[in-house]
Amino acid sequence: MSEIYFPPRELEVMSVLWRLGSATVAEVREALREDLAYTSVLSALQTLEDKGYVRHEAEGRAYRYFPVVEAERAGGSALARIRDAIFQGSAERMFAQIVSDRGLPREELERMRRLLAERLGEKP
Amino acid sequence: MSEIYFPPRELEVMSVLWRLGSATVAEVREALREDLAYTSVLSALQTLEDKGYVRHEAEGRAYRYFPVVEAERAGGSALARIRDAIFQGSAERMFAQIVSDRGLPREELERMRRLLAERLGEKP
DNA sequence: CCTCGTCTACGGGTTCTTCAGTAGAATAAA
DNA sequence: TTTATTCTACTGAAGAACCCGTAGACGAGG
Repeated sequence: MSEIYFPPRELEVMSVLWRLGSATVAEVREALREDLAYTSVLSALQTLEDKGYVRHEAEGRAYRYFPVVEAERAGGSALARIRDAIFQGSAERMFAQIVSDRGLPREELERMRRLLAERLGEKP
Repeated sequence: MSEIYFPPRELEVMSVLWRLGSATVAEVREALREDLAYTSVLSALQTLEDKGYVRHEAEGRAYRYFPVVEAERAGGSALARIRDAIFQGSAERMFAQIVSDRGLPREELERMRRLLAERLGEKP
């Protein structure tokens, strides 16, 4: 139930962790577009750890950081917030906005259709 | 191209403006769940105006505030950010998360299907 | 010894959020 | 009319969160 929210920089750091599965400070730093000081990245990770969104284990002299919340859960929370605040609760409007993207490959659209068909075909 | 981003409280205020079309400070304050001091709401609106997201017109002694950015545009920006950061660029994964909501009415799912069919049926 | 990479400790600057205090103008009351 | 109340906006300011970094300690490896 607890709301999950990440300010911009922390979201970028989480994104790296979700993508890589886990990472050291140096690895996160490497993966970020902007190059920040080592300690800046470390600070973000420590803040995230305070909030309970990541944890770390010692690995040699360094720490390896792991995401504690799953991307799907964070995504669900973020999407619900957007749906309610921006699309006034309409998942349909939100969906319309997503598929309006011209760059969306046809294949992906078709997988969405399949997914939707399965979802609609569930037990009555 | 410019990135649109709203911190939590400002997003709530924008949400009210999108829902009502326009509103005075008192109306926004009324619409918010938490009850904040009048000046707190005013401050948020002034900040949003500084950023260029809302404008105001005089209406009697009060100001009436209007959103300058459309909900769809703000939504597109927010969704792209979530898609890239949380779902690693996959609109499909994001969509899967959306339709996993058990509370989604069947009718809405079917309208999504229709929408998708139209989108897929576009001439090549 | 010196360097490199790491963590800790700490601080400064900006943004976000909230509100008290103040003042002006319209309205109501005396 | 004069006074009081009410509604409005503006200002300043405080505290928290966010963002970024310097300085220092510490150990491993050259």
